[in-house]
Amino acid sequence: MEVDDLVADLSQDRPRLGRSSTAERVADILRERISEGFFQPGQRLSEEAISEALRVSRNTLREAFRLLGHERLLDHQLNRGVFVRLPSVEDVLDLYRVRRVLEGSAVRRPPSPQTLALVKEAMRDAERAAAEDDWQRVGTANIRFHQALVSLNDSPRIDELMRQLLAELRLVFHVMDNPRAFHEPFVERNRVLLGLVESGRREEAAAYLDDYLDHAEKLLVHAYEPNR
Amino acid sequence: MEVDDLVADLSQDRPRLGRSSTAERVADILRERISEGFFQPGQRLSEEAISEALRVSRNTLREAFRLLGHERLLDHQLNRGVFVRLPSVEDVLDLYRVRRVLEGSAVRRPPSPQTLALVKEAMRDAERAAAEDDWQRVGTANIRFHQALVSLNDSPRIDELMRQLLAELRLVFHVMDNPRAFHEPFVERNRVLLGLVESGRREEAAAYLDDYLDHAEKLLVHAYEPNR
DNA sequence: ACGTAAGGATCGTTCAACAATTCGACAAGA
DNA sequence: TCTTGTCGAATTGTTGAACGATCCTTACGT
Repeated sequence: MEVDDLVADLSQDRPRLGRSSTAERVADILRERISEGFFQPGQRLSEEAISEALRVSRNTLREAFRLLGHERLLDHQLNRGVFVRLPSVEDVLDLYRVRRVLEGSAVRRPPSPQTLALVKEAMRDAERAAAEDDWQRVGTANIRFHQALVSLNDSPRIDELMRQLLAELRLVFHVMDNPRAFHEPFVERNRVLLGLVESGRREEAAAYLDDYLDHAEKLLVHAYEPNR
Repeated sequence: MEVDDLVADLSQDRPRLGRSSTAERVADILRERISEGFFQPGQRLSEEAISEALRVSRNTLREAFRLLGHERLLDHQLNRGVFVRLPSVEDVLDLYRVRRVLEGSAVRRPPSPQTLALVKEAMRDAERAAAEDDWQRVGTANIRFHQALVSLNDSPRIDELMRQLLAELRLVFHVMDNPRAFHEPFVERNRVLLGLVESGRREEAAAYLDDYLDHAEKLLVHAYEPNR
């Protein structure tokens, strides 16, 4: 390898150089807390209390709030504060509309073996977790499954979109009383879907997926009552 | 109508109450300036200069920067400042990947007459502008055409995504020397595409669209040299 | 050509202050 | 009892100043 090629290769690591500002790290922390349900949907996040707890200034915290607001995890109401987003039923419907588009287009493409391996790994993890009755893990593995599935589109922007979308879906799960009943039936479906994709029967996979998502949406909407 | 019904109806106007903070209005101004090319891709936006010009504090301006950064219009580099985003060739490729997914799924659905009317109106506007040699207007009408086309998906989130995506594409146009040569051939194609959609030949429309986008992407990537 | 040092410019973050707004409580009136 | 007006506490919105950290340029020496 020539020197020029070596440095060209090195430039791939460029993004890893980007450190992060305090505001971004604060956003990371809050995102994680929201995602794990520590902050519940609808809850108000006090600027004073949180800035004090994290030992950052209100200004810095507000920058972090803006970031998460743009990701639809927080709801910023003028002069009233920021609240953990509480998705409406219409939000759920829209989320599934987008999923149908993204996942549908994903299974219609010729899959790359590497990303397909990720899909399969997520599926197996979900199965193992289900066998161990660990429904929390089943849920996250299931999310990984669909995230990997969408990454078959081979588009960074779509990956990012799906990430946000699933984070938003997590909010929905947190207001449901019984997430295990929701995740259980899909462990098996994931295997079937992956089988269809692997064997190249793309239209069948797409049809199966549509049915899959219809079913999930119906279950979710039925069980979902964001009114307290 | 009962009183209860009246107030229930009134609650539809709830969103109109939402005023906007200074940071959001600042973001609106900057977004517009970037979109119209007043701020050129790659240009650095000084916190001090802009906060002074708009008479807002640096803190408020930074909140606005965070918003636009999340929309990929600004590039925030730690300790170096914010720059108007200068999309790379890979960005262009990815933008078109997403467009293929969004627009492709749009034309495969049964179109609603109202949104279809919007598509047609944008197409006609582009044609009129082309007849008058107003290529600036052709560009914006063409964007409206595709925005309306995507809205056939009937999903607010997809609409929003497309909006951002097209704003990002505008950045690309601004670094090209000759946008008119780029927009010209697509005026006619828009009419053909709309014809296919209207007559319900969805798969043909999808195929035509794929070819359309392939062509546009090739033209763009060929003419696009983000190196100064 | 390379390493180092110094300086200025700009960003990152904090802090304190004040204006604007919301919200609940409570009293006045029908 | 129900409605409406008003007050005050609490919180957010925004500002301006301050200081350390980082980057960039220039100059100097090897």
